[in-house]
Amino acid sequence: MLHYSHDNMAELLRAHDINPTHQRIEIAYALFSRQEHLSADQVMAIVNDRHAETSKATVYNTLNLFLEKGLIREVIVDPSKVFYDPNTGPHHHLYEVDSGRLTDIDAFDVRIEGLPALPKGVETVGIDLIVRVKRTA
Amino acid sequence: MLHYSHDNMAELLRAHDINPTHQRIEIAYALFSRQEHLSADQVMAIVNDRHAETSKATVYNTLNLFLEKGLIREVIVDPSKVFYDPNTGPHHHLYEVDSGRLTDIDAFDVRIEGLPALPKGVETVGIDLIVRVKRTA
DNA sequence: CTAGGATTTGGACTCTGTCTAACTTCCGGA
DNA sequence: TCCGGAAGTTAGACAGAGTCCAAATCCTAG
Repeated sequence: MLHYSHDNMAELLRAHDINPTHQRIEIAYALFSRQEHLSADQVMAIVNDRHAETSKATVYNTLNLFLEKGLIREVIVDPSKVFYDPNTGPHHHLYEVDSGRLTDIDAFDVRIEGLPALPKGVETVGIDLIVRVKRTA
Repeated sequence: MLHYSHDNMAELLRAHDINPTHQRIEIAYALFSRQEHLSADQVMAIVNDRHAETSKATVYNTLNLFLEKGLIREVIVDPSKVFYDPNTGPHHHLYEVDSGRLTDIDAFDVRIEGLPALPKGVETVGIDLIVRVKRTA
C-alpha cells in the first residue's frame, strides 16, 4: 500500500475484521499515514487537532482493539507511556533516552537462534530488541 | 560475593560512592539477597515487612540513586511498572506476559554484531532483549 | 554541644490508563 | 417508515505508579 487515504484505511480495518467507524478510521489514518511510533496522547492530539471529535476512552479502546486484531504493535520502552507501531513486520527499535525518540532498526540481522531453549509449556509471543542510545556530550 | 549481609551491603554502597544509610542498606539488601527482579512497591513491601521504616519517597529516591550509580539496572517490560535488576552483567530477559514473572536468560549468545551502524553523535546506553512468552493452552 | 548539609518523610499532586453508566449510531425486520 | 437491539462512543470518576515539596530528622565536623 503506497498511499494512505481514509478509504483504504476502511479497507484495512475490514481486512482485520474491524468495523470501520469514523473514529477508528481517523485513528488508523493518524498511525499509518505518518509512519511513526505514537503514544496514546499523541494520537489523541492529532485526531482532535482542529475540533475535538474523539474522546480519550475511544482512543484507548481503539488502540487496544487494533492491538488485539494484530493491526499495530505495542512498544514498551518508556516507563511512563506505551508507544504504538503501525509496522508489525519483523524489526526492532532504537530508543533515544534523552529525547524520547523511537525509530526502527531495519535491515535487521541479529541471530536470535543463539537463544537457549525456552522452558516447557511456554510459547513465544514476541521478541523485542531495544537499543537504548543517548547523544554523546 | 557469595553471601549477603547488611555489612557487605554497606561496603557495596561505599564502593559505588553512595553514603550507606539505614534505609539504603535495607533496600540494597532486599534486592541483592534474593536475586530477583523487584518492582518499587515490592521493595517497599519487603523493607516494611515487620514494622514500617521507609517511606515511598525514599524507596523511589533510593532506587533512582542506585540506578544512577550503576548498582542496579532498570528493566522495562510491563507498561504499568518498572522492575529493578540487581544483576548488571550482560544478560537478557524472559517475560511471562500472563503471570508477570520476569527471569534471566543466562548463557546468552545472541549475535548483536549484526546490528547496522548507529547514527552519528549517539552512543549506546544499553541493549535490552526481551523475549515475551505465554503459557501454552 | 552546635550548626549545617545530607537524608528522610507524609502528603499533595500529576499522569497514564481503566471503568462505568448513559447516550448515540447503525442496521435489519415488520 | 418505524422500532428495537446491538455496537460504538462519551464524560467523568477512578486507580495506581511515580514525582514534588516543604518540614522534620539525622549525621558529623568543629
